[in-house]
Amino acid sequence: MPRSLSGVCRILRSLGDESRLKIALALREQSLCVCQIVELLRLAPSTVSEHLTTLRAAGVVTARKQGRWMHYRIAADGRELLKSVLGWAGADTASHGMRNRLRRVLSMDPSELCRRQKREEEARRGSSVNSAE
Amino acid sequence: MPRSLSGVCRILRSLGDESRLKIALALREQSLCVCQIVELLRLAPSTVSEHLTTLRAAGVVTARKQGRWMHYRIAADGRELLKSVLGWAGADTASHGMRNRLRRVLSMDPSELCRRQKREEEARRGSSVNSAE
DNA sequence: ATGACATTTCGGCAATCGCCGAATTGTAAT
DNA sequence: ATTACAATTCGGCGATTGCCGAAATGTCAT
Repeated sequence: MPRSLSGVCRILRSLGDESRLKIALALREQSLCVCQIVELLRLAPSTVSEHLTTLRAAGVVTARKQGRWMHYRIAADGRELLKSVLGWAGADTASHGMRNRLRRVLSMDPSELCRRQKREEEARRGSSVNSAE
Repeated sequence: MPRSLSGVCRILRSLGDESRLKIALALREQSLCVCQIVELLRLAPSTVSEHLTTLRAAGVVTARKQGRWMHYRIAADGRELLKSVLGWAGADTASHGMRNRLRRVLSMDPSELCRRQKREEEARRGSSVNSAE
């Protein structure tokens, strides 16, 4: 199955962003829901969702809806490509702090994670609205 | 030799542009000077030069100055990566018209090519300045 | 030294990107 | 039905990108 140049290009571009590359690397090992990736990257949920849309459009990851949660996993194509690229890249590119954080995220209950995120977001909002003590 | 995540990222981003991917593909087979790539992509020399700078910064290609000409070739790293990526991509991504054009460009004398480009550019300039018959 | 010439750098322009918070969607619990 | 809630879409912001033509750079020929 020949792949178009623009298709290959879109894949490479989708991985040519540090946040998205981190996401793809994390998804190599297991599937994750959005709130877990949010925790991993410390980015706004909307931003993470947009990155995931980009990766999905490129065919690097796939998504499966389960209840209210959306589970993202690496696509077969994406997995092979990442293996090639990262094999080529030498050592494990993910071992720069992401590793530990990923383990921490995985050890939490996703629901609890979402609750915590919501609390933090409200705290942020509160502190910016109410600047005086 | 471990490669940093941001380094891998820069490489992928450098290849995540259609013009630059075409350049890298063309350079797999032989080295080329700027004017040949200009002919291949039909882009302004300044634009091509910028793309080549990007690819060189990412470590995908290397450059060697020979007289007035600058010869670009694929770097060892770049060649391996491209082989992985394109092996993965299935069929030959370059066979969409580029192939024939590349052969045509290679069959010309580079000096003659530059002369022709200069003529064409002057014609363009002339026709836009002198809009009347 | 001077002129020709391949390439690069610069200034600028329109388009795209990555990010955010706010509003919306769709699903599950009450 | 209403509420709670994970995820997505939307509007907007500053930053970056890809492109060009003009000007600058460095090399060869005269």
